[in-house]
Amino acid sequence: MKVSELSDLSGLPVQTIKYYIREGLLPKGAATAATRAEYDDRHLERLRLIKALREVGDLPIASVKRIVTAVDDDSVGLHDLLGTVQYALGPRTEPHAEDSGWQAARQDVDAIVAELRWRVLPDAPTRDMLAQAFLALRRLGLPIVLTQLRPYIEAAILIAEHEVGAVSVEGERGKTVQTAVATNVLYEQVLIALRRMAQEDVSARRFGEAADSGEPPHGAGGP
Amino acid sequence: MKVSELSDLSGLPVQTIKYYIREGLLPKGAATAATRAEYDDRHLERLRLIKALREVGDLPIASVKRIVTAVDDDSVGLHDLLGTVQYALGPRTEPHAEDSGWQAARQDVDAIVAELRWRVLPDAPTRDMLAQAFLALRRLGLPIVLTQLRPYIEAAILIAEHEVGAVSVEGERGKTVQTAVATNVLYEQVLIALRRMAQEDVSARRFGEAADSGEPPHGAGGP
DNA sequence: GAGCATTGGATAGCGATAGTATCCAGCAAG
DNA sequence: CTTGCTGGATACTATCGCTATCCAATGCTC
Repeated sequence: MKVSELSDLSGLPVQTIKYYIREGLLPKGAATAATRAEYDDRHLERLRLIKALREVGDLPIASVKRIVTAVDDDSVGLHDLLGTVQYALGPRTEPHAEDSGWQAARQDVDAIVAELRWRVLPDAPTRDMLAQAFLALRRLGLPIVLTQLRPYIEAAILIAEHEVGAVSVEGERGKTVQTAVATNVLYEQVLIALRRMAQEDVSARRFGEAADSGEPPHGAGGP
Repeated sequence: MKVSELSDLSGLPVQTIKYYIREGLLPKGAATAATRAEYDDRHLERLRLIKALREVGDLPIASVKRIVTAVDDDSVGLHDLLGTVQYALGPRTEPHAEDSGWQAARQDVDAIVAELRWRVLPDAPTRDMLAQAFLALRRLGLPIVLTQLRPYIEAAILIAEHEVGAVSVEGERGKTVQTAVATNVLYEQVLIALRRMAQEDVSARRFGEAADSGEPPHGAGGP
């Protein structure tokens, strides 16, 4: 297919597609002449993945590139791919290690991981991410108690087990891998949205007086 | 205290503090002369909150502003504050409603919320957020099954109940409110980090190095 | 096979975001 | 009285993620 068709089918401007090719997110089309190239379904699928990672996952271009590079690399196994994705998602703001409070927070994290006997690499970005949150909470005068943390840990385990269990290793690698990436990034958004909704619900029952005690208004739908 | 002290204590450059004041994130110091102003602990605390929301929550300045404005407004109750925070967090990428697939995704979301009898406002941004994820999943050929969703819903409820239960309504409003905001934004990061860690753990056990059969991962791991 | 639209490839520009840097003048304390 | 730190204003910068423009070579239509 032509680039204009690719554009129509993906919903992305031709210029953006060109940009993605320049950035190495999308392979070039098969050149049929100096000013002509042929694109196929793989391009379209890749474009859809990029779109999902950008629009839903809100990943920067550089992160998307790292992910698709790993997806395309047949020598990368499923578990390593997960690692790549998590590095790409990483903590958006890098911590600076000279901070004394940082060291403490990071040690708290390491202690928790050790106690849970989780197989998490020592330099996994998730450790930094968690430590950063701990540090911020401490600085705000909200110390982390393990009992406070328990429900989060249980929820995390519940979900992770479900997710990894849902990955089917059958079929061709490309499909499996794309599914794994999408699950990781998109269901994270699903989880976040559901948590916020549940929060609103529980909060409404507890503090909300404005909402009538009856059912949520049915007909009041709309934007 | 002087602005330079505030800078030292908060770890933010003086120029950045000035910038935050310009943007309305931080109130001006009490002017003692034309070129002198006095800052107090409230300024420091606010700065720490801003820092946490920016660095951990990764919120744009405009969102932080909306949040602190609500925090400062005594007429805003706890539940409404939550709403403000959720609007500020919102879906980063706005959906365009003309898409036909969007309508369907959004209806799926509304149906789920209705079935769960959750008290979520009809125009809550979380609905759009979830619909966006649904739409992206569908476009990638990964339809959403309710059984797939169950663990997420259960986890969300588990966490939300724990969180809202932890909010103490006693004490002065300022503290309560700051705690509520911090809980919302920072523990979201905690949850995300924990989920990713748990994923790595489960994945390591399943696909990790000690792989027995199937495809041995070619150690070309992280970046 | 003439003519017009479309492409690939390259380069330049743009708008938003989040700060930095500079300048100026008024104080403040030694 | 001098030194150096403010507050306030304005200007500049860097990064990101696209857009826009240009050009020459095609392809497609008639």
